[in-house]
Amino acid sequence: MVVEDAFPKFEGDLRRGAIVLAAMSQLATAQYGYSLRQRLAEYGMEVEEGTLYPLLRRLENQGLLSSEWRIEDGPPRRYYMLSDEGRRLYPQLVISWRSLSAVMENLFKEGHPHDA
Amino acid sequence: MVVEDAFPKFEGDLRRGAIVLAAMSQLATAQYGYSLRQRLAEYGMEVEEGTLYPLLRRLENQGLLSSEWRIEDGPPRRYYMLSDEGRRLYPQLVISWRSLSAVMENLFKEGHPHDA
DNA sequence: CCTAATACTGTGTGTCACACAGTATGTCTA
DNA sequence: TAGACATACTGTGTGACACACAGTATTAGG
Repeated sequence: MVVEDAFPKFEGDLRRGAIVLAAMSQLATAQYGYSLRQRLAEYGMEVEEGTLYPLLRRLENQGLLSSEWRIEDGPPRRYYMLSDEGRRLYPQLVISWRSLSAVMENLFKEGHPHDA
Repeated sequence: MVVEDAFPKFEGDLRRGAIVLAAMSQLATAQYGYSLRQRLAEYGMEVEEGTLYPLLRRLENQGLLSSEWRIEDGPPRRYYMLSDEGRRLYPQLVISWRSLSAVMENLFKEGHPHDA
């Protein structure tokens, strides 16, 4: 089964795990879903609505975000931001991410090991 | 629903997308599953057997790897390596990975607007 | 022999990104 | 004032996949 162009699929998979961290990175200050989505897109991290909204609800369920409805001008919007737990976890995940990056770079380099 | 310690879960999710790329990075030369797993572990990328073996079969199905049984000393082993298609795709995925890394670093930086 | 390490196969489960669809409000403009 | 379009959120279904768990067979060492 030779896939016509597997690239988009694998590229998507790469981004997958990073989405949670990307969202958290912008939620030190409160954002609502739509604005967060636009913000991430500006940085080159495009996320579908059907991905981002459930993600935010999930993270709130897991205690990493808190949210509240706010009525300003325009429609009511649900604002999300990091909870205490989220603020605690976020820097650890950043460290994990960087550690993973370092591992990957080593793997790229060492496609053929020097041998001991 | 406050999760006791969500960290391992999220850390795992981060690694998830990278596993395919990690495996491919070491398959420029033929490896069998078990040796590949040990090799990745040495670099700090630990993958369960139940993850790696199906992954290799899947990548072969998708045309990115080819494999053959070899009988040497010891039990027969299935050796995997990048196919032509895999060799073509791999560098593109490395570029994608690095691009993603760059995006993430930007997000980390700009998450806490040190005030305008 | 007996154990442990090696090496692979197979099944089941839970999670999650995304597709797709739907609802409702706000804004612009002709 | 009506229509189109952007905004903003909710909900369901599906497919992919990492991992848990279990099983099989071979090999090496004491």
